[in-house]
Amino acid sequence: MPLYTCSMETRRADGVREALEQMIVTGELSDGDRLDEMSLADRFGCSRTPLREAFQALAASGLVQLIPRRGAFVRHPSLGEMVEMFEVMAELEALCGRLAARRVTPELLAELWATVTACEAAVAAQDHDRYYAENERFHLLLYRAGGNAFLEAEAARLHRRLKPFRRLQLRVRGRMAQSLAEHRAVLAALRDGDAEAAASVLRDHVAVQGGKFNDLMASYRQERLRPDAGLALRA
Amino acid sequence: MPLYTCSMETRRADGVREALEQMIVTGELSDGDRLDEMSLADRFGCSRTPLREAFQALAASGLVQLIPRRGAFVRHPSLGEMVEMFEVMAELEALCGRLAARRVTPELLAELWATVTACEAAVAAQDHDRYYAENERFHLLLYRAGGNAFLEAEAARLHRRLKPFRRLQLRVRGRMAQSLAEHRAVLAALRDGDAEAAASVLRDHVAVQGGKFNDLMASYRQERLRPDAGLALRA
DNA sequence: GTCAAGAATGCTGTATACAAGAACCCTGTT
DNA sequence: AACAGGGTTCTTGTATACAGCATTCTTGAC
Repeated sequence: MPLYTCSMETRRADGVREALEQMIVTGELSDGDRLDEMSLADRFGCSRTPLREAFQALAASGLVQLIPRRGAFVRHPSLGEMVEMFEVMAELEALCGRLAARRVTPELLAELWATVTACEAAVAAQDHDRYYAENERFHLLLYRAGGNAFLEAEAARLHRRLKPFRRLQLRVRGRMAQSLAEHRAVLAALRDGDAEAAASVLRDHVAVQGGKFNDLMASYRQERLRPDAGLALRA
Repeated sequence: MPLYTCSMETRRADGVREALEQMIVTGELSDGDRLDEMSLADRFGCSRTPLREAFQALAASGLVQLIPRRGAFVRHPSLGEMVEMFEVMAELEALCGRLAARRVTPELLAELWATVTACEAAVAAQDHDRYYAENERFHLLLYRAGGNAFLEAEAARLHRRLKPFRRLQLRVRGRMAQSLAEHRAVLAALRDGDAEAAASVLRDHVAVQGGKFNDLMASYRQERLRPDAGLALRA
């Protein structure tokens, strides 16, 4: 039990931050929208102080841009920026895989296999939501398997930021099955201690290349056009 | 000319953040130190509001830990965390190199060569400070050469965070010359468009392995023991 | 003498008040 | 009619006031 009993949700600012993050990620707030402190304070039933705190946190994650004396503006990544982020994500995951091939514990490897089993069931049932959840679990476990806590945190941070754009990719026909096969290939490489194979498979698994670019583009457009698209994301 | 005339240093909170960052990075503030809002407000001649803003920004960069209802605490990376950060930095730089081998512009390549020339002069004069400055320039240019703005920002962010620990490494005898040779090897690979060579050299250039681990350990200890060590860092 | 419970103090989180800069509008001029 | 200049209004940045939780000190009991 940690020393500091993390009293959750006693800070209003954290709740505001999370709410705004959802509103941005789901597209309820569009790119370039100005976040008005007073009207949002009214909406959330609090003063400007928690809002300003939330703005700063969001600015740190890159979701809003803070311009001095001008205000906070929603900052959606462009298609090009998203491709850039996936390029970095691919490399971070590849590094996780390379390290995990040497460092993964039997317990984590078992947990990773469990997600693959769960994914199989989801594919059989064509249950996108369940596949999505287990897919995320696989990746977060993989970050941990690298045995580098800093890398784990950075990878999880970027993963979280790319979340809304990964989801719709999975809806593409056959993508789930292919994704699952790649997960299996990663775990086989980890089992064999083949660092380079794990890295290579993961890089290609995450990278936006070939047909996946078009998938991403479609996902991007849909996210932008459907303000309510994110409601299912909370699962 | 950008639309928003970035009026610099009009926000007191930014100045406070920078000052605190210096105090933490230079070791004036030790690990675990609690940052008292009121006494620091007195010291900086402002109210608690800008300080709290600065605390949040520092927490976002990982320099302080914010515990709800408890306060802000200085958070120095442990030796192990530093090794972890260098592990990630090595991979990010390797990625920059791999991408730059295909994307670098002639102009940037020329600028990169210029830093090598400047480094040569610094090595000949045994001028650590100048070598340090040009070395940093080389790496920042390399991040840009990758042609991925997101990667550039992330790499620069991590580079900045590792700054205080990189400096003393260079004081090790012979390290400057070896570092310079590695820079040359990187640029040769970029010139030849050899992505894998560039990535490989950069990974080894940055990674903490073999004797460099001991250098880092020494650097770590010295940073911690000498509160005034960072005065020369501002150059 | 030690430990526990309660009160008192101090600090954080939030609300509000105030000052200064930015945006907007209106008017006057060319 | 278009543009420049000034003034007004609105918003941000900062200071201060207030409420609630955490720590600590004190006091009493075992």
